[in-house]
Amino acid sequence: MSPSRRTAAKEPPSKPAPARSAPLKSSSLRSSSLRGAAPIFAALGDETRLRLVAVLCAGSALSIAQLTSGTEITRQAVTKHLHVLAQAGLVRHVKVGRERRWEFEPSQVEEARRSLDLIARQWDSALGRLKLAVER
Amino acid sequence: MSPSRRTAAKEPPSKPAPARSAPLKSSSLRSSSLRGAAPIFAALGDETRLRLVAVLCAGSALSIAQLTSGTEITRQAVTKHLHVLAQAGLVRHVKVGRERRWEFEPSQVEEARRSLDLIARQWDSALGRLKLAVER
DNA sequence: AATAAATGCAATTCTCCGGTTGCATTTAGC
DNA sequence: GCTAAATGCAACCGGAGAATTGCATTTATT
Repeated sequence: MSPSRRTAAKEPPSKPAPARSAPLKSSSLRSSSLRGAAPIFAALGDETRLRLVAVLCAGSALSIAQLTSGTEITRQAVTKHLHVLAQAGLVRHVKVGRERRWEFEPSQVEEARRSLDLIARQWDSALGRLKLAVER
Repeated sequence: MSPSRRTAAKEPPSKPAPARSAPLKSSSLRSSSLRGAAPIFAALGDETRLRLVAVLCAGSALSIAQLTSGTEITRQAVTKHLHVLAQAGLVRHVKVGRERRWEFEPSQVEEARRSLDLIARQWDSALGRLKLAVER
């Protein structure tokens, strides 16, 4: 039960796909990269988390207490945000004594960067084709 | 009433800022760019919306009906996602007769790209300083 | 003018998320 | 060993967000 909230029915109960021009299949973007980039963007899409990333990518690995001091939110809130970032692969933690130092992990940011580059290139290429078609 | 949910109290009711080392102020990132990038990332942080952007950045301006055909979700869901993207400045719409064509708007993607570049550069510079400090 | 297509608008539902509070647990320092 | 710091864990709460359903509205088309 509970149809997973993202697997839903189409518009009217019966409508055999208008298929007007439907340029939505195989656009060379959803196939290559961009798959799996949404979680990274979602993790970066919060003000507090973006600040945490900004602080951590400055180099030093910091404890939760250090990261909490300077913000207005609770230590547990910071902890949760760090876990979200870790889930997305943007940060990592190392135990050092009784504290846990969190450090930046650059690989997923690179992944997100590639995705945006792909979108930008796709757009530029579309512009180029348009310009070419107009000139003829 | 309702303390705005982001203006909250610190950890214990009274704790005059431990100020252990606190390297969180003025990290040269939160000041320059990266301010206001979170909403863009949040808009891109949804699978469906990212697909919409991927489709639209291929060039052609498409109607809601066109964008809906090919997905599993309802037309109204697509409409809402488009509005979210428009709110973030990632897409735009033009009325053309009785339909409304949605087209990609590249400026905010560039903004997001600059933010990620900033993070990556900050990280590289931190690595460089570390390497230098180790070599001495 | 009538019809059907394309969309807009409003209400509703349900889950997830950001945040807090309270207490338990590990661990450094004396 | 005892104390206090740093963290972990679990429950809870309010609101935002993703999606649906139903109906109204605009606008080509015939």
